[in-house]
Amino acid sequence: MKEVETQERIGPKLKFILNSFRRIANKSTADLGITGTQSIILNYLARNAEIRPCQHDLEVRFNIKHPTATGILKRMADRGFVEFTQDQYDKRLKRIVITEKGMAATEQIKLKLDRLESFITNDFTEDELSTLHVLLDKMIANAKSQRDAVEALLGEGDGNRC
Amino acid sequence: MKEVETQERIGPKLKFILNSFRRIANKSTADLGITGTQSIILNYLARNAEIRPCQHDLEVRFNIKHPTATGILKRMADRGFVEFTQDQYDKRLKRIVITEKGMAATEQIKLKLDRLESFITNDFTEDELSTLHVLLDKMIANAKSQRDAVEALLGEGDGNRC
DNA sequence: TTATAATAAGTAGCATGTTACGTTTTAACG
DNA sequence: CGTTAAAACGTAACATGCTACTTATTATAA
Repeated sequence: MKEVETQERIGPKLKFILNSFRRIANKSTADLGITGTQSIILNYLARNAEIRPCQHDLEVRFNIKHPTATGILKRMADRGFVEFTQDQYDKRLKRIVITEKGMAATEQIKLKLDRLESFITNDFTEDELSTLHVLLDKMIANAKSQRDAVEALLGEGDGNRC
Repeated sequence: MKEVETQERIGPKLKFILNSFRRIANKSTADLGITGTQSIILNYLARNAEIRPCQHDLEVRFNIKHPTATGILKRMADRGFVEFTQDQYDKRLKRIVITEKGMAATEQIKLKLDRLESFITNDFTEDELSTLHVLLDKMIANAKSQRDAVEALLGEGDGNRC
């Protein structure tokens, strides 16, 4: 009899929040000629240059499939933020190198990402914030452990395993 | 010196979780010929038919912009789950009506959404689950209140207001 | 009442996510 | 060693999200 059903679920709630986050992230970084997602990836690349990240590293880190990574990196390269080099020993690997322009943007990007961080949680106490991180980490762990165990859920089982 | 920086932020964590959720939702509902997003919307429409929802209701409910809603509803209509009628008194409104086929799918969809609900949180205690909902609701409230107050964040302020 | 505002929705063009399929290279095994 | 399997990446086609611009209708105000 109530009309609060859909919004009570976790999935739609996460989507609701992320829609706002995506919009404000894109607006926040637009003056650098970069998107929110690209900013997050560039920030990762800048802070992990010493491991010489390849595309596959990003796929694992950000839980995206490889065509998604290909597309994002291609657009970042088109805009001059990164370049690609083939690995010397494993020719399958596409090493990703930040350009001068990319490096120049990283300081601003880090500031903007910090500010975005508090956008959705500005009225959270320290306790709430750390609790949130704990719960998000638990969900991330579940997502990781079940990345390849999807079929079990799709079956007709009662769902009380895993 | 550590390489854990990016993953420590809330935004990327939410994205990580939602990527898994999106994949499993789409796989779970694929046998009904419908996507995860469309399932969520159809479930809302089925449970709120008495208010005769129009497109704008969905935009507010799910925090999406109107071209997004137009596209999703168009694809749902193409697949025969919904139909559109023009409102008698306000010709701008596109009322959304579930078809027979759409109604027939809603019971299965509700079961699948329930099962998805516990996919990411299957090892959560009751306390953790209710805490999670409280924190998500706080973030949703922030997202709502700042939907139109984006500019303040984009400025050069120190960020300790709002 | 007429001019102006706001509201609801459509289209174009793009970013980011997916699956499915193909190619190349490396790893593993008989 | 040669065959087969796995890994890394590319493209195509699609779904879902966006901004910017446009149209049609309703509401507001002079």
